[in-house]
Amino acid sequence: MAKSEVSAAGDDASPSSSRPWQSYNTVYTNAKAGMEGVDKEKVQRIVYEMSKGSKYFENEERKEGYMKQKIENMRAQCLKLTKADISHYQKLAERRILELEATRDLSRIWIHVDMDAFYAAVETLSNPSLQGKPMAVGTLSMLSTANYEARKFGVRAAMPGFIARKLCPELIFVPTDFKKYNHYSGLTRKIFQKYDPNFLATSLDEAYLDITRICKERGVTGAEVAEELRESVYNETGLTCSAGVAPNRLLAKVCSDINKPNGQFVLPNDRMAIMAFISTLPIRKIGGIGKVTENILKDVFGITTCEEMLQKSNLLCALFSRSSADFFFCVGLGLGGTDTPETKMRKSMSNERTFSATGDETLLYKKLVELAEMLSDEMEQEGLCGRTLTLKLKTASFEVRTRAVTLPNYISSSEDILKHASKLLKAEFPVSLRLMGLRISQFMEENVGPSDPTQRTLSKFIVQGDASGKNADECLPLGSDVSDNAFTHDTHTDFPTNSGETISWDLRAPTDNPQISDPNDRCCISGNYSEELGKRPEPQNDELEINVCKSNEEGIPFPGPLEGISLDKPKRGANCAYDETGSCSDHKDLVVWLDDYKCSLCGTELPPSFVEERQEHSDFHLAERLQDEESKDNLRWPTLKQRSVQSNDTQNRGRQRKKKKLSPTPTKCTPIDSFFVKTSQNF
DNA sequence: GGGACGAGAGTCG
DNA sequence: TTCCACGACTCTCGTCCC
Repeated sequence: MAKSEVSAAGDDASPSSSRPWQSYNTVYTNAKAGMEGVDKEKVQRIVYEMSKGSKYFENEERKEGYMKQKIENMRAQCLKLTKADISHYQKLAERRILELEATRDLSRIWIHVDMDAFYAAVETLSNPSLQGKPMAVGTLSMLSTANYEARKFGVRAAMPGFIARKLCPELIFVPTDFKKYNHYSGLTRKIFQKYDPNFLATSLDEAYLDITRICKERGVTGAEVAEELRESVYNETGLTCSAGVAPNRLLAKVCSDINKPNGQFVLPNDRMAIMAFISTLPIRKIGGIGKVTENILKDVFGITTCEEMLQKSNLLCALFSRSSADFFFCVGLGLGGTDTPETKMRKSMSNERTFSATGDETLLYKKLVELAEMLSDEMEQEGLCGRTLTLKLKTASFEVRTRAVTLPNYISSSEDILKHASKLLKAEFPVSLRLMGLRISQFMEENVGPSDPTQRTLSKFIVQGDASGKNADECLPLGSDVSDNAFTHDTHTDFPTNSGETISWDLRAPTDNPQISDPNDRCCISGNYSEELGKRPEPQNDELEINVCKSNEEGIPFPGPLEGISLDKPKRGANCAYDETGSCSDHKDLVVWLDDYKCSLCGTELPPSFVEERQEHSDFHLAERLQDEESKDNLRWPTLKQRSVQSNDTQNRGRQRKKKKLSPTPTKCTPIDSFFVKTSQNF
């Protein structure tokens, strides 16, 4: 890495600097709609002065230091790369970029609609006297949003109110009223539905619509649809919104921000236009690239625009996990999600409360009781039972800790939650806390909502055939890193997924909300792409390298031999499953209930009255059996990686799913769920 | 060696 | 006067156990 490319984020961070605030890396100076004319230095100085010396500030400095260390580590790794390394990574990167380019789909027209300063606008509607005055929704602790008058002063969402007031002494504070916001959100959604019945609402004030069909049917352009839609929203609600029209959701999201407020921007379905658009687009505009990732890319690689992702592809290849590198390449190519993802299902439920820091154990237990009751109430409202309970703590010094326990049984009552949460909390004493939270996850699948189309059914379980969560890797070619299951459908960047054939370099859609691998650890050359480079033999030919797997109509890859077989959940009482030849294996006696109570296979106890649960349990073992049979018969398409190790029986066996000792329900398969849920993310 | 789990971090609205 | 939220999701790594 040339020195000139390293901008050294903290080089001017000397405490002795005459402008110490310049080194205070706050998000509040980041570009946001309506803040173009803001005096960034003034904002930075005020935020710094309001913050310095506080516990929060100290914690931010700690985090900053950690980030700088990561950056230094990555720079060191860059310097270690030899010419040969770089050349090899260059080849890998070029090949991967070509593969990704081949997935480009310019046939769809997506629109991202974003309400302008939604909460603030709703409040102004109900109180017109706020019109034209700087106003923010939230409290002195934290703002939810600010209107455009307030943004001129540097006031913005997620800013503490006391700082906002310093920036704008006339600022009017309005408390949040979600009932109102939900009402208006409902009105907008009725309009969205007319244009795309399957539109994707990502929050109260944002949605993605696939307007391909409506454009074709009515013979109109995306721009015309956007105009009409925005007008409808205004007529129906009195609120303005902005829109972005583009061939995929990633770009549509970026576009909707360009002419905010009350404007729109259209990016044509043309590769040249996209590449021109991307060429100067700052990386921070991309959903999924936050402060940390931006700093790493800028300070280690000198990357500030999306186009530079491609120019530095070899280094990205060398230093990041495959999923992260793919994400960056997709950004550089302007690729995003074009399919309509399935509705996502809830994976966790949590609540947390901030309070004045205290070490009083009685008080903290009292807070815990409140949290447990709140959580239990919400779970009962949604009919959920979960078995992983996580206690979140924020200490007086803003250090965040989480402590989790996975239980053998599902719980939902406040008593159960409190019982286990108390144990977790007790282990932390003595401690002074300013926040406590409880999260429950690993829901009993039936409770998540059978009507939810995204619910992972047994059929999918069978199709995937692996509860390990590494299922997608089964189709990966040589060198695929099984630990690298990050390449999933991300919420914000939404990489393309193919509906028919999928290049199986990584079958999963790249993440929309890519969590960039920890550079501190991931920068080692032995990882991921590096692994391909260093350990695996060069592919014999391209056919091996681009192993094409089939995928179902949802774009979910499945192994060939099961193609065409009905994969619906087996009928209750008909414990029958197909083998690869389509014949039916009788599994009806798979589970025997010892003493009419205990599962003969795993010891799980279910009384006779639990008919549904017993059936599900039986299904679970059935699936497990099928999986075993499938593995034995090599039903699954051998992946390149597998091909390369097929002779190694030990390794092959290692890929078979281990039997669970504890299987409270037949659906303990979170990692797979994770995959399906991820592929159904909205963006 | 691999899977399950715990912990921490990053991101978004 | 008031002094940095909340909820949800994802990814990665380390550790333990089989």
